[in-house]
Amino acid sequence: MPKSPALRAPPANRLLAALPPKEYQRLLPELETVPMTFAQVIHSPGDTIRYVYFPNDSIVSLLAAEDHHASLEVGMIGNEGMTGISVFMGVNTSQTLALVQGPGTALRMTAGTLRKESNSLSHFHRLLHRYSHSLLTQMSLSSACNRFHTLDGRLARWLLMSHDRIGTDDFRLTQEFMSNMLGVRREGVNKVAGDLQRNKLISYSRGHIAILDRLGLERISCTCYGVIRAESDKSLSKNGYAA
Amino acid sequence: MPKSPALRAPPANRLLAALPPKEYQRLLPELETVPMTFAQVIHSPGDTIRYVYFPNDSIVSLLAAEDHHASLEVGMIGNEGMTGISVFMGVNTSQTLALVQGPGTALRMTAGTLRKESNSLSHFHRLLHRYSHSLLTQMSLSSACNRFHTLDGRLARWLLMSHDRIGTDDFRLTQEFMSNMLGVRREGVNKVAGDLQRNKLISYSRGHIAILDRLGLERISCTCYGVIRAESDKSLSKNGYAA
DNA sequence: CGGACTATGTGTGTTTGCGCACCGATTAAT
DNA sequence: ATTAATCGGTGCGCAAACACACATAGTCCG
Repeated sequence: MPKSPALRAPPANRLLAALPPKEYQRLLPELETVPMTFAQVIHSPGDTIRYVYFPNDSIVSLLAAEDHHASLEVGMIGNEGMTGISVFMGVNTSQTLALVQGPGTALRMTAGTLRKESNSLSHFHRLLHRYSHSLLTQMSLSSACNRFHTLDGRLARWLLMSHDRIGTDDFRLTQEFMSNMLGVRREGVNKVAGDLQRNKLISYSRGHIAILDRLGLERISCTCYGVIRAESDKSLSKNGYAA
Repeated sequence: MPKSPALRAPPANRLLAALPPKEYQRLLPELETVPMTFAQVIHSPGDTIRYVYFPNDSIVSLLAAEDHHASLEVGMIGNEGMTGISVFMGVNTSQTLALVQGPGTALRMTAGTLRKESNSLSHFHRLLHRYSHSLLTQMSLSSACNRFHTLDGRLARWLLMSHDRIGTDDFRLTQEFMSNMLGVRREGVNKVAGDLQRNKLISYSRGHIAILDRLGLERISCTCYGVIRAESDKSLSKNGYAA
């Protein structure tokens, strides 16, 4: 664990400072210093991102916001990083809420300028960018999901995501394994899996599980499932994220 | 919410299938079909990643593994994606455990081949790649942290991360705000913040907080803090991740 | 066929954090 | 200066998930 003290009065964004002088000079005309005020919203879920910010002494928190006042920080961005990495990934929207947690200043650049950086890349490269974005989205959403949602909804979501990917209605799976995935005890999985089986949504026995009623699972699954899947599907289509 | 049924017997990785024929042909010679067996470890935290996998009908789970048998899935990868996105980000290691959750087949490529894709990129582009990796790492670690660690450790971690970025020992911050970040109730924050104050690690009053004993905070903070910070610091140095 | 192993089902008490309700104290606004 | 809003502190009952302990039933293998 690093015991070094926090930097005193960090003068500038370290990400930009890590660039060779030539590249920094190239970007400089595109950068504008702006104040960051406490609780300022940088972008909301679904918004088109107009600017990306490179904090100096300010801090931006990425939040996964739930419906009812419940929120969870999924990322903290200070002078070591930037907001709007999605834009770099070729996607002008984000599922997270970015707001200023610590006031100060930042350098900002228009989203369009940043996107130009990715011109002349191969299709493969751009595809992987979009996939990275969908993975980031999956991580941030499921992070909040694990925090706020009850086990039955989470198990349903997990089964649906597996079902989407495995391509068959029955597959090998123990309660023990699921408990490791969901970060809970086997006994907890036993209880809710039993409920699902009693309601004829799934059936299982000794390490073998079958999806009986997909729509029923979708009904009790949290809404995270739909969002994650939509984001994933979009990342595969070249124009899914057309700006 | 998409009500579409799962694809039946998905023939091949959809990420690769989304490529224009020309690019797919270019990559084809580098791809090798391999079987994926249940519980097979694709890579462990800290390992050098040798291959990246594009699952066909198999599924790979990304796990944040805690010390004592506790683990949590932070990402699920099927035919819509690939393992080892870190390699694409210019980093040959990962903090996550990737293991086969659903058996089947996958196409694989050596890490070296994938890294060649990022040759001839600007420093800026490569720097943003590394930062993306560090953000992914931050998200996956804090996801598990929020699941397994107690509130006092998490609050200490969060204060340290803020302290690192804000550059001063005291800053504006209410318990209400912290509760939103940590995804708990204000009353919960009140309790542990009170403990920290009684132990002279911090002091606060009406929306103003001061870090009194940074080392003390590091002591009670979870180990996540050190890992996240190390990863973040490495992403800034060009050679931090030298292959 | 019989024993070992694995997967599942269940119970009891405990902890953590939630929901709500309320109070006092300080700051900010008119 | 009085009022209103904000911030912090606290108590109580409840629900979810924990840790541990144990019971039962398929499955595998000699």
